Amino acid sequence: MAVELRRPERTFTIRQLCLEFKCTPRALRFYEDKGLLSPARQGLNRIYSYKDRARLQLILRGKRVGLSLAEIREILQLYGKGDGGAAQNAKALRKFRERIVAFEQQRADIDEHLAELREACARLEAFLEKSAPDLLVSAAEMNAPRPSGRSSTDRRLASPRHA
Amino acid sequence: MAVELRRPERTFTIRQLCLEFKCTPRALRFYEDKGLLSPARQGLNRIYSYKDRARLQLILRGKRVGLSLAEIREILQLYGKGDGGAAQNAKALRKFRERIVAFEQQRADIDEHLAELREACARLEAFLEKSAPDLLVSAAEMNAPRPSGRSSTDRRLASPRHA
DNA sequence: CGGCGCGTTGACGTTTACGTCAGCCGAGCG
DNA sequence: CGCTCGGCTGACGTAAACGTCAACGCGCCG
Repeated sequence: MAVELRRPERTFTIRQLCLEFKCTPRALRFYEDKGLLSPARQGLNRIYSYKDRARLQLILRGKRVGLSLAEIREILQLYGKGDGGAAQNAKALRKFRERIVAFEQQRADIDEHLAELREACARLEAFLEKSAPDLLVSAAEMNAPRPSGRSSTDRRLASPRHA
Repeated sequence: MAVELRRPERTFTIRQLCLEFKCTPRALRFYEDKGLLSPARQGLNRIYSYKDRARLQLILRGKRVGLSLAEIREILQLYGKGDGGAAQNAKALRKFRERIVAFEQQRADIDEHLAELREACARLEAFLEKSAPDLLVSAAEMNAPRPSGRSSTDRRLASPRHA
């Protein structure tokens, strides 16, 4: 019976993953419904493998950066297609590049917004320092170490809406 | 009647703004319903001022980086509170800082994703180059001429939403 | 044996950000 | 005068991403 239950063979219950990734069982089942996950079953219970866990990570990161579940599913499917389908891979490549462009755009938008916010903060700080310095509690404690801020603020691309 | 219809006195119809910003009248009215815009009226018709236009710009940029309309409204209200309310301004400052942190987090997420995508692209490119170079059409045109910047991708970034 | 505790499957509710449609107004025009 | 055009106001519809029940299965524990 010496089943190697070492590292990558580990499996997870739904709750374990939920705890680890701060989400709900409902969400995981939902992702499954939508075809983003397909864990093994043992009877009725879901058994998540290491690969499933990795997929979940991808899903959550995708969500954080604003991908829809449908889009994430596409990506996952494309990843899964490691098979010889060269045309498939070409399509994947195209999609990936699209996403890169979109992400770069997003980053630029965020940088713009950040600049604006910082400026607004500066104004507010200056104002408060004069009018009510007591309210200006934690002025300087927001210094995140900025190793190297690369902001290649690309020009404006449209962000169209589709039907 | 040399009415200075020069620059900042200009006004806009709903359609003009919609054309300029690639959105629909419905959206603008919706934003108004939600308290993000409040253009003047001339009879029934909405008359958007330059300031309204600026607000709209903010709204749309906010959306692009994943803010909800409610969040955008908050920000707009805080901006509007240029009045003396020092406590209000302190609150605004806190909120702004929160957002800065959130945006930085999002940027980091995006950067991570970008790195992953680039790596995946590299692998795909390498693979295709061997297996089917003919399919690898537009490899090097990543920063080729931009005929008309139209990337069919609008995005909303998720915020740490919670119940 | 009764009852947790964990898990499962529906099914319906909710929020956000609009789309869509119907019906009505006033301006202008041939 | 009838018509269209742009705009306005509801009111209803929709898609995404779950939340929230309700009802049930299953192991096991005191």
